[in-house]
Amino acid sequence: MESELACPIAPVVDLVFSRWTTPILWTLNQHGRMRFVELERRIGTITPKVLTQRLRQLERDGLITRTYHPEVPPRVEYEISELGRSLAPIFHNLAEWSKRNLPEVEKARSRYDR
Amino acid sequence: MESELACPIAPVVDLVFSRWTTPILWTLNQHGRMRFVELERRIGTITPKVLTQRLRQLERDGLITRTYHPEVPPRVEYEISELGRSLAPIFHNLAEWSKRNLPEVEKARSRYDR
DNA sequence: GTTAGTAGGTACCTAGAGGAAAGTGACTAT
DNA sequence: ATAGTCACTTTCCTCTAGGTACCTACTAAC
Repeated sequence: MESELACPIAPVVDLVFSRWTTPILWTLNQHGRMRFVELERRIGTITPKVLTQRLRQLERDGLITRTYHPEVPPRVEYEISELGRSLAPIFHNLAEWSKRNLPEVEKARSRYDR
Repeated sequence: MESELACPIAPVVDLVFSRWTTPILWTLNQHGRMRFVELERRIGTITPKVLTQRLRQLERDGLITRTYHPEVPPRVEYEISELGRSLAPIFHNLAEWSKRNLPEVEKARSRYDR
């Protein structure tokens, strides 16, 4: 994609901020190691198919690790990797920005809509 | 969306990191005030229709400002707002993370694909 | 008179992401 | 025998973001 030409952070945005990846990473970073269903329940509206897709992608990118326990019923645990954990400061900054500036965005919107 | 339940940064992600908004904000932050066509050319592959849509959205959210000069041919200038400029540190962090960790991601991918 | 340039608007269309629902395999508990 | 658990997988379907292509008004310049 040529948008990378104009924007050096496009690749990392694709990695971290595409649909569903942010809540997954956030949840794993916040609450630690977790099983598939627990993740599913915490995120709430995600379907198992999409959750699997995103988890595979995040595992391939090295941002999370997957541990399979061959039991019955099977148990799989997901955990944020060291690489994934290195995103924590960025998440923190975003949360800070959000707290500080989202009200401004709301005000701008109602100003614009008038 | 209930993903906001699990993830407090989901709203700001929607705002700043949805498709095309990142390169637009980045470019305006990097190169200052700019006309429509210049933005179009710098980003490269965006179509005017979508560029207009994204610019309207960013203006509504208060992240950029639009100045219309009623001349012929018309001249419109876009500029990042103070609110938008407050995202600069986050962009910087992302660029840093990218420089430091994208190679790791690449390595993880080839490891996974084997 | 026709071409070029600007900042879009409009109508149409398509690809692909994502949702819904059901199935799978292996075992366990009742 | 039946139901339930887990971690998916598969099939089908929908929906919409985004792309293509064309149109607009206005004037200067060639």
